Amino acid sequence: MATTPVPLRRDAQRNLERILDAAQEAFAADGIEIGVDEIARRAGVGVGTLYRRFPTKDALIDAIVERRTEEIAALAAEAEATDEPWAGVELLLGGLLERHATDRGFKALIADRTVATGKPTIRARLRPQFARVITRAQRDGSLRDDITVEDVTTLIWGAGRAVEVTSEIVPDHWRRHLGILLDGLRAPRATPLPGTPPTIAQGDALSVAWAASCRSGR
Amino acid sequence: MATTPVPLRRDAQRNLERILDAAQEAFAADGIEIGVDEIARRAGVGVGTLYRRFPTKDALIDAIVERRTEEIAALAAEAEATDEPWAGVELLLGGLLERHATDRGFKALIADRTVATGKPTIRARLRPQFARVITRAQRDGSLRDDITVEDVTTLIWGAGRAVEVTSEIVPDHWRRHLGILLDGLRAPRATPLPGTPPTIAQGDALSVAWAASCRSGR
DNA sequence: CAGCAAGCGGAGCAGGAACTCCGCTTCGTC
DNA sequence: GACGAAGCGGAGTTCCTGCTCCGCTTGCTG
Repeated sequence: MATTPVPLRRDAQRNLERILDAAQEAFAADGIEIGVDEIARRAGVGVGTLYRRFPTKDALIDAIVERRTEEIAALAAEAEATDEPWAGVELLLGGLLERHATDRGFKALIADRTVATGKPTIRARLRPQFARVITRAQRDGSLRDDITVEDVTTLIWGAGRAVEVTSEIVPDHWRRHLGILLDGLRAPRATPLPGTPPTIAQGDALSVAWAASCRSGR
Repeated sequence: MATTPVPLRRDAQRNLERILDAAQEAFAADGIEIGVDEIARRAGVGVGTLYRRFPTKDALIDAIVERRTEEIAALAAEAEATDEPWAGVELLLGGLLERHATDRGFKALIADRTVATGKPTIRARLRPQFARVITRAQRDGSLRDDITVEDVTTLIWGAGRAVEVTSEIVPDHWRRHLGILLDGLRAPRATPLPGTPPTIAQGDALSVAWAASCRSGR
């Protein structure tokens, strides 16, 4: 059964939006470690109000993640639609790393919305799109074909973390980092990789573990 | 002038070693987030005793880092001495990532010993060695020559972070990650990189920033 | 416009982790 | 063996941050 069709009172609705806006800005500017009190202050609201809507800080983060997921989905859609399949790969990876470079909270935000659900729901939303970008470039022969989305995801996670730190000191360094990764991903150059890619189930588990490690990390 | 040539009492010396051993083990097994009380407990010592030797937790971490630096220096020396220069690159990067995969505290430990000194002292110790491994392979023509130690360091930082998380679920995944990185570093395959490598001064600053971000991360 | 449920806010609570303090113990010298 | 300095230990302090509680306020309905 659907829960509570009762709409929020107008002031409550306004405060809810203020909280979401303030949280999104605060996470981007100061990272996910920012305190709940500070978010409430910036929203012009008491912490009590915040906690009535979001029972935990994680729930608030989840809400922001959900909000921003569409932004990444749009990026992926754009990457699916490039003329050259390889350009799609560059666009997707570049777009993700650029966000890491300019948005301090992006790491934790992209991590996943696992807390509320216990399942990697964001991954479920985005993985098919990412997979299409990748397999398109593999069919085209531009992307090495011994890798899967899971391999690329791991690459991005790591690079994102490095980019997050370096971008404060050398803002454009991520472009070089990306360049090296892309060279490692190009097909004509591939040296056989050891082992096998993670399974999809392992990918789910990785996604959850990654999210956890990002969220505990202030 | 040299401070305090006064030697420690025998029991104090024994306790100091116990603390160092316990800390090293605890960091490796449980990560740097482990509490000071727990380290003291495992060392069979009171927290007071620990704090007499190490005025802050960071000082203790620094001491462990210093201890382990030689281990990495040895790895780098081995990498300088391989027959094939490229094998040295593989050995160095592989050795670093493998440690990330098996030692939960390695990230923070390798980060640097910046807190006590305020300067990237570990970097000062290891950078020349790393640079020799790299330039040797570049002269040889096996490693792309448009990169510097700073570029490689960033790559390792990011990969290390990813490896740390994935290795709990897919223990060998780091080998694939490394394989892709190595393909990105091979000379014959290089696509020109944008921008210029970080300067040495920027590299110092990056090292300090990276250390800080690793240490605040529990 | 009256009544009240829904909403508000922020002082305070809880718990976790780094660090301090000080009475007691032990080592090593004379 | 005795004495004092060095060392010990762990209960307690502090600080930080997520979260709760409850008396007051406000928007909505009849």
